[in-house]
Amino acid sequence: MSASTQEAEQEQDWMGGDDAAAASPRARSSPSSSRYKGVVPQPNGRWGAQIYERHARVLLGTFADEAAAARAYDVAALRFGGRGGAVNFPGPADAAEMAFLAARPKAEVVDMLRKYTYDDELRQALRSGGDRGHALALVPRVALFEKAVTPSDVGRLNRLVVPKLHAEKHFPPLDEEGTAAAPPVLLAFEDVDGGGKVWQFRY
DNA sequence: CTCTGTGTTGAC
DNA sequence: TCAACACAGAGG
Repeated sequence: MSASTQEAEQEQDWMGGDDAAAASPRARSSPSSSRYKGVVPQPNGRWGAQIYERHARVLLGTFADEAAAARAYDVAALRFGGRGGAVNFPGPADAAEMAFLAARPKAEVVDMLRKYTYDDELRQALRSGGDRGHALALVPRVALFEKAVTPSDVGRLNRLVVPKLHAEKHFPPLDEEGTAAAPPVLLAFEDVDGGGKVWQFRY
């Protein structure tokens, strides 16, 4: 496996060169509301994404980045077709992505959003499906190191041991008490041997 | 213990 | 349909 990182606040410009896509802005400061549709502020300063389906609210997860939450809503809106297909980041609909979405259950799409694996899954599907995924803007990543999985890594505890050498080289240091890591980091481990499946870990 | 996700209410 | 707000209780 090989590891790469992005900041935990990573989900923002996760697909499609959306530079051109402009949001519909409202106010830039109020903590009590979001300028994006389907985005609601969380008590801790993060942002929740939600969409409604026939009177029922569906939580799409929480995000550190407001725009990431807005994008999550957009994905759900595309899959749910839910009336008023209004979206936060309008633009030419990607046919490949639409097919990807249509091919799976709403619940699965929601699950991917909540686990922050949507872009990884989409990228995988496009790469294997046809080799025209090149034009797609990939989330920038930095290769850090590789590690073969050990029995303890696949055991019941949901954690993977990172060799001390690599951990000290790439990860934020801990304070004296051994606690606290200032910025949370998401590690994306890509299975090099297998189909390129991506496993995410929090550090 | 943290913080999501739900309950709930009231606008649009 | 939607979001603002409060906070039970799910999950790490």
